[in-house]
Amino acid sequence: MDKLIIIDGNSIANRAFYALPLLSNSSGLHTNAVYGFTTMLLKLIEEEKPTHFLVAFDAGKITFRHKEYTEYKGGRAKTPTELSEQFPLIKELLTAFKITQFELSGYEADDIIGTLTKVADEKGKKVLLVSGDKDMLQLASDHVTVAITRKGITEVELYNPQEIKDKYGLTPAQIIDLKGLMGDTSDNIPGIPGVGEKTALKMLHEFGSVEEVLANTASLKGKMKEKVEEHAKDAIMSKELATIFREVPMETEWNSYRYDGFDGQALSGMFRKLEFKSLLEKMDFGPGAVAEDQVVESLEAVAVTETNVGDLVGKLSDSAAIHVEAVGENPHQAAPVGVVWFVDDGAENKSYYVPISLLKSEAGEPLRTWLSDASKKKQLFDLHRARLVLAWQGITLAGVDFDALLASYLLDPTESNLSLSGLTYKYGLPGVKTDEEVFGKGAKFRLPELTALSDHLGRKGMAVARIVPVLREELEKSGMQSLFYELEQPLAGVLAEMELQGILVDAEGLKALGVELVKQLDTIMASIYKLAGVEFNINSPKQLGEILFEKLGLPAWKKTKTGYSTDAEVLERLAPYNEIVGQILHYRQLAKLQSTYVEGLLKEVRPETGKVHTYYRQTIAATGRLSSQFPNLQNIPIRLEEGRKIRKVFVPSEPGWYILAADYSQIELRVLAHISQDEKLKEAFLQNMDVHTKTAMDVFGVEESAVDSNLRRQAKAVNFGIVYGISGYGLSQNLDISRKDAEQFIEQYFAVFQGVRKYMDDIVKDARRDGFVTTMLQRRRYLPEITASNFNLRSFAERTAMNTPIQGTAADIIKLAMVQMAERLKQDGLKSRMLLQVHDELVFEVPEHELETMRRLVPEVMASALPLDVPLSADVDYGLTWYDAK
DNA sequence: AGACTCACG
DNA sequence: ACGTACGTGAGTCTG
Repeated sequence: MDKLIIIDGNSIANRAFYALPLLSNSSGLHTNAVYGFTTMLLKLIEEEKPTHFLVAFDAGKITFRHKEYTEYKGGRAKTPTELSEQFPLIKELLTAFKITQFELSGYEADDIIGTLTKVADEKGKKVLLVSGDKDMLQLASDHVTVAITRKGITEVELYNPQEIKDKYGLTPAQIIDLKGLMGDTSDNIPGIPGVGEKTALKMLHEFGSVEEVLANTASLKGKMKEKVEEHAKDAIMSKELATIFREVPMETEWNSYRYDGFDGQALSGMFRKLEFKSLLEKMDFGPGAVAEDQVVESLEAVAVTETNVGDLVGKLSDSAAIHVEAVGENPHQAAPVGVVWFVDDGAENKSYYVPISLLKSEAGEPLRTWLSDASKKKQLFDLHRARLVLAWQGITLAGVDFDALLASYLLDPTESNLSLSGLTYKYGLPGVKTDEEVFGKGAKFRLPELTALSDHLGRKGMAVARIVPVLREELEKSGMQSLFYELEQPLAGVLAEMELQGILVDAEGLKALGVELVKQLDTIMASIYKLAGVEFNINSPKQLGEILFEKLGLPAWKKTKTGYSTDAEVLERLAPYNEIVGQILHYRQLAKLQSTYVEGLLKEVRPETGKVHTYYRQTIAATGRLSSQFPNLQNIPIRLEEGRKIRKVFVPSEPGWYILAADYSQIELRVLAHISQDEKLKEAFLQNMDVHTKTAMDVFGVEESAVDSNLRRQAKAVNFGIVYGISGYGLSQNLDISRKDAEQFIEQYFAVFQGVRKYMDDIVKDARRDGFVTTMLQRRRYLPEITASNFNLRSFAERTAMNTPIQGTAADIIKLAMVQMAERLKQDGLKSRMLLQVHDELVFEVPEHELETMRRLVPEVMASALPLDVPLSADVDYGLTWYDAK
């Protein structure tokens, strides 16, 4: 039995576009509508098994309906470019699916569909019509079922004449009368003002059609009678507009719409281009499809044993791609699996997997020597991690000439899938299975048997060898060679050294702090329960919300997705109403200290050494900053005294040594002054003034003596806002003032700092033109959403365009300082060690006799890391703990 | 797994 | 009119 599926192309594309988040592939191409369309097609093909298929599109803007009514579809918002750019992709997709598509100038998709369903009715063929538009219900018949999308896209509601009768009490033909009476705002069809669905249905149940309603206005009453009579013409016209034209001159030969399956090769190619990874994985494209599309390279994966280790040793040369595998997120604790060497000797691809036990045994000695020989050039993926994993096994890794991870990060620091599997895929290279595919995840994680393991790891080694030349070239094209070779790659080594050194924690002191906190928490908890009159989980925002806003009846003014907001901003406003609120704030503060900074930190202390070894991640932050994990040592409390005490437990690892810390003063505003070349801002720094005071004087037009702490605070917030990519709303929130006042501040700021204004304008323009912004050292960040039609997305991209060059350049500078500092320590034979970086601060441990040297050297290196048109300056201090080095 | 909250620059 | 400040990581609760 034949079955024809007809899709209302524009309608479904629209539905998909608005139902799904704005997905895009790595080159910034938006794909959500295509994706939605694809899933719908796949579902229909699988569930309905059509023998015939057609997708109809609207063509051009003017149809015969406009001749009758020039305002037809007037006032409709322009299709966003994010959607319109997807139509060619959808058409390409349909070609790959081998589904007939049709559009005809002067007609809408509706009319094409109406014509073909008429043919189906005449021939008695079954049709499933899919649309998001209820107008289509007029086409329902014994042969034609109409599927209207519900929420989302793959869920539909089916209508045949009986169901339309049940739901509306109308025949399909009367759907047109319904629209004639009530109109349709989306198509700008007027109908009769004041008549909505309810009234229209009532009238139709009584009179049957628009014409009959108009002929019987006598039986209507009052205002309604007037309106109907007055707009009789509109109703007739609206009915005509809503009537689908069923005589489009088009192919009506049934079998020209035959559907006999997709072109697997074309479709898999399409999915790859669009990066529909989940679909690629789960779909069967038929024999040959993937093989044609994806490069496959043969590989002889050797699992090395004591017997054949000589083969590998014989092949070691001055350069090789290697891969170091270890299990576990934290490289300081990961369980090493082994090391792979990939050898491409022209004739064949061979990989050698050396299990860690073999590598550490006597037989592994020549391999270890090769790894630690700086003259042997290694290419690998994730130098930093590899170096740490091997270091904890007592094996040194030196002579790295290319880290594919670091390079891929620089090429696109927002890439979310920085894995060998994802990257080979992205660059169209021979594939690597994902670790999850091979190892499983969660409780099911386990290493496969030796052959599969050595093949998987061998392919990683091969992938490194293949991707390195591609990445080298890309780096060159983007002008990021020196950033890569002279800064980021050397920094990876510096970071590994810092982390391996670790920082000593006074665990006993920390425990004592914890005991004190628990005591206080107990007291506050009891007090909170008493004030609430009931015991509950204070840590649960849900329970807390119920207590505050329902039981105690405090005013709730801010909501989250799931209920009442109980964050600090809300609680601070509620504090005057009830004593309990202040107690809860205090509880939260201490509970945070206890769980994150006492218990959390203690869990990370290595019992053997008493130290914590954080893991700085170099490929996470989109701006080029570092991030810190296991534990995060970049967010140790400082703002409030109670929390700041945590810093007392970070101490030197050798007796008689000191902790020395140096932080840049206003580095971001200095960078802004340099990049923008704003005269006023430069002047502030050249004269070594307090920049917030200076801003207050200029923005508020007062003398220095008139700048009190409040004015300075406001000016400081303005400066922060400027760095973040200013918006009136954001500043108003921060300062708790009206948006109007905030906008006034910004206006005044820009009137004074005109160079800054010009920078902000220019950088947004540059980002629109280039699609990316850069830091002083040519670090890039792509901003595809800078051209979005969605206000929020676009605004976010604009603020990012303003902020990233500033935050990113500051990151460049401190990274330079770190590399230079590490070099100086070595060169000058100093014993002092660099331990931590906190974005604008470096922390060292220093023997007493080097204190004076370091107090001079560290700020000097930091200040001169990258010469700007304003001076950079770093403040330095030292003490027996991190707390005291303030 | 995601939401919420909060610590830092 | 739209509704957010920029960049992170960790602990806890909840469905």
